[in-house]
Amino acid sequence: MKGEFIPVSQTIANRISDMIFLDKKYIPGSKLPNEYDLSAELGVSRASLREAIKILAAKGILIIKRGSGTFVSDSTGENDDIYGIKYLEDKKKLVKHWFEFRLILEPKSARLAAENADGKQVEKICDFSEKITQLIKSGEPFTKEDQQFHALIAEATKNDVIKLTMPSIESAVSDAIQTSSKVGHTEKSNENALLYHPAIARFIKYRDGDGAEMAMRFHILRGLKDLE
Amino acid sequence: MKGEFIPVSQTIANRISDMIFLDKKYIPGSKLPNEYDLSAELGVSRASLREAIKILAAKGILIIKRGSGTFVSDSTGENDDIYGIKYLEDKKKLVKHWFEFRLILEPKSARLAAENADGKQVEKICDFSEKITQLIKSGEPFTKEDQQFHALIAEATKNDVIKLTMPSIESAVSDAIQTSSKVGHTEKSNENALLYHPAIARFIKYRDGDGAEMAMRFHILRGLKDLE
DNA sequence: TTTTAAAATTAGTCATACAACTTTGTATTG
DNA sequence: CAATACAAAGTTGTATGACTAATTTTAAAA
Repeated sequence: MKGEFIPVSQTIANRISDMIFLDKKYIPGSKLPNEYDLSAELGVSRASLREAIKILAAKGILIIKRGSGTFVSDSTGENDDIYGIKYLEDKKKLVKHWFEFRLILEPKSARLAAENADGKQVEKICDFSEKITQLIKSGEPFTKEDQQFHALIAEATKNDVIKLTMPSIESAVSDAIQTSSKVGHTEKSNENALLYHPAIARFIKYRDGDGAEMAMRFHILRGLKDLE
Repeated sequence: MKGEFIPVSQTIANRISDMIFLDKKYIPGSKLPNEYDLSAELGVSRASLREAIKILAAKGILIIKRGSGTFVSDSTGENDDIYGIKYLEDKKKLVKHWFEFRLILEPKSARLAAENADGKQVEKICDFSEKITQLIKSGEPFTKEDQQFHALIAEATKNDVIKLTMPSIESAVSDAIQTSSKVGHTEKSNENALLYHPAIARFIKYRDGDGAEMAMRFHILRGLKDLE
């Protein structure tokens, strides 16, 4: 029987996680004590504490701002790599795989959103759809807002796993697209958004699960097609 | 214009990632140089290198073994937490959400596996199905093998995203189940595996996508039902 | 050949010092 | 009074050195 060894850095990472998610001692957006104080409080060296913080930052739980402090993430997950996925060689294949993945996940998410979204969430989704339309009409970039649109739908599913994973999926897809094709596919992307975002938003608004699933499916299929 | 600051730890983490995934200087399973040598080679302090290693370990790219060395992961992802999902309060709800997520992803994965698996993969899947059957009949635990069974199917989809994410999904589900219910649900779990694993394996073997999707769907639905 | 013990290898931890950046407060200037 | 410039405090970043503890390897002993 081998007694499992757990490094202090990992132990401390777990304790900080517990303080955040269980004890709610630190809430999203709030600032942790500085490294000197926190390491003293936890009874470990600053080096070990820093390793723990790096672990949690890598997981998207903490955000480190040099010179000002370390903060609990608002979980607007910016993580665009897990398991080294983004390093896969064949970028074109990678984009295809990401779209295949989204094609499985997002239409069902749209359906769940149509079934479960509350009033505020419906409103936000519609707002963002319009906001993106405005941005496109004035010729501005809307990648960020597009990601948020999909993230809002994920949140409206009321499924925590979907809600928490979707942002980094969208982020990873964006990254994969950018690294795979130097060419901007803006025009086609504009059409796609203008056509399907309002439709998706409407279906969700009117609680039409079938419609939302279908619209999202077409939206993603179109996105995939436009990449060729 | 704010010049973005990137810590050495992050820079080094990226460089090591590149050495692994781009240069293929270190392949899965191989051992990195020890911390003293590697830090010297990269021209940074050992402390900074260690932080970089912790980042990559947290992402599942490296595996640290005290006293023996640091290794490139075989990507049999053992990660059972991303974004602090496992810390969500309502464990029962969390398990439900994980199953909802699997119910979206895995039936389609089974279909893709049936369509894309090569001969070796089919063989492995069938082998594992039998292996699990044997384990159950001799009353031994099979959690690990169950996870591998699902991971093998994910691999057979030939979709890198599914392949790389599935192991930690299975791992997270296991963890969520364990923390939510103290009671062992072994008997029901045994029946479920004995009934559906061979069916899924057969459908994949005979390239029946519809059958594989359906069998997997029932398998997961049954798993969800057995938890109540 | 097997067992045992010592040595080498390697990651883990701590303590300290200083550097670089951000924020805040204060004084100077127009 | 407002705006700017500068100084000070607060905070994370980096480097170094020393020591601890787990593991593997080697060599000696049985």
